[in-house]
Amino acid sequence: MSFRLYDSAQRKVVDFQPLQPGVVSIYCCGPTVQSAPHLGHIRKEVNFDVLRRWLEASGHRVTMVTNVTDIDDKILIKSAEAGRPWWAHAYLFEGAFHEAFRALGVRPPTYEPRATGHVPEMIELIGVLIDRGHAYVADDSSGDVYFDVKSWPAYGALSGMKVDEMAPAEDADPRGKRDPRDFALWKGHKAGDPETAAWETPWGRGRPGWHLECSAMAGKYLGDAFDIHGGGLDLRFPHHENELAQSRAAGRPFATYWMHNAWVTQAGEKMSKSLGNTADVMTAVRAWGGRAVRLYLAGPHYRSAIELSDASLAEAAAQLARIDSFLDRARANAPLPDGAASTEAIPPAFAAAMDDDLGTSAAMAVLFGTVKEGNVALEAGNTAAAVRAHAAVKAMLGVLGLDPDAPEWAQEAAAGGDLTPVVDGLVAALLEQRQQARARKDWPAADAIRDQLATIGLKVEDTPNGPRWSLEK
RNA sequence: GGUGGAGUGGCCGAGAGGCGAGGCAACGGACUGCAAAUCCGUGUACACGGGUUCAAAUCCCGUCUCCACCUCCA
Repeated sequence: MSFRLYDSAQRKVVDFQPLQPGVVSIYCCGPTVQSAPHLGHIRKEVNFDVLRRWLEASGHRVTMVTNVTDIDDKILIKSAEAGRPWWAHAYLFEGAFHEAFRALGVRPPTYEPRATGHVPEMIELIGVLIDRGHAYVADDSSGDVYFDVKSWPAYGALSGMKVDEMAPAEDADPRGKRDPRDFALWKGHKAGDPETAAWETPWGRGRPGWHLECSAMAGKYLGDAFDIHGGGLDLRFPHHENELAQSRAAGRPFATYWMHNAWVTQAGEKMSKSLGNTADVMTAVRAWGGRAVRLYLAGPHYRSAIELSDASLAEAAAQLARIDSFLDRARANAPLPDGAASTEAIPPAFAAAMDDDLGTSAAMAVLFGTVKEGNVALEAGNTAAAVRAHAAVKAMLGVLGLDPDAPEWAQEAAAGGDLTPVVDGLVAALLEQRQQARARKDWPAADAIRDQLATIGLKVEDTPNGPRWSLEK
């Protein structure tokens, strides 16, 4: 069994063959740090984090590169509006993205290059393109450098777009372009732009074009050829098409496979800044918990649009509660020997689902099936079977990035965990009173104590081993 | 205009020619002092109209509706 993935360029599911057996290199377009992340942004991070985890679980060594675009038009505009330097603005929101990654258990990439730190690599790449006749300095003395789309017949290979059939640009401002479809590799410094937002080049002062950054950084960290290039579906054209064209035109094979995740929608429409229907990541995390939000994002297939609503987040929280409820009882009654939850414990059906283009939805079905088996085993007192299910569930949760005991969730656990012994001590006395009331069949008194604890968010359940309490989510 | 994607039971969400993925909700039952949790059970879903086939949610033709990209966008 080996990994198969949907390659956006070929538009079909194909066998995955890394350039180097057992080693996978992934470049995934990261955020433009102009404002706070919304759930749409973070879905991409979660989807590709699951890809990375699955490749690792199935025996690959993965190098993951995600860039930070810390200089561009939007950042310049937004920072000016906010009255702070562009670089301070970028740094602020880079921090906001990192906070969101952490809150959703997204592991930091192997390398996370910032665009502003790679200007020499960009200048080098532009130089090659000019030498090869695929790029030119604008005729209008703007200092812009453009990629010459007409010089590259393969342009459109990724997206299926044909240059001649594209809708004519609305703005119809050709600037110094030879063809309206030509795109900027480098943007000359304009009057009014901050002086700090300009770098010296052989073509004059200026700043990088967005598309070029990614090609330059992918090349630096992964080499001329690498395995998978990822990003949101909206990046397919023009961003990825442009990356591909300029990289190939420079003589670099670039990515073998292209993977694109679909949207988070609200009322059927793509979540985006321009529609104003964005949902803040940290607000959702505070309301539902990071693991529930991650489950919501990671459960459905990455190529399906997912609809956001309170109901869908509540459902994810309910699913997680079902899993955690099993885990709680398994911990107490079917504890795991060291190392039991390793990748060996992953059920074959789960692996088959994940190998089939990251079939997380089918994989979740296996997960829930195992939870049920575990519950049955627990109820029957079949400890061996319960331990097996426990280990399998933990291993599967690990692949999905949802294992509550994993280091990335330590902080979330600590939010309640630190106080657990204290609360336990306080509740113990009340629970003892309730047990006494129950012993003398004073049901009203027993229920009063349970209701009282419920009002402060503590749920009390009676089990064969006595009462236990938990925090109501 | 060009290029893609989608319409599945109360809801979410897989599947892609033949055994009802899974979850949430609901209802009945078991367990419980009552609950909770858990388990057992309950649903004849695939936008519409044709067609192909022994068999269609899945393939073909047509229709309708929605979404996205072609400009910054995860």
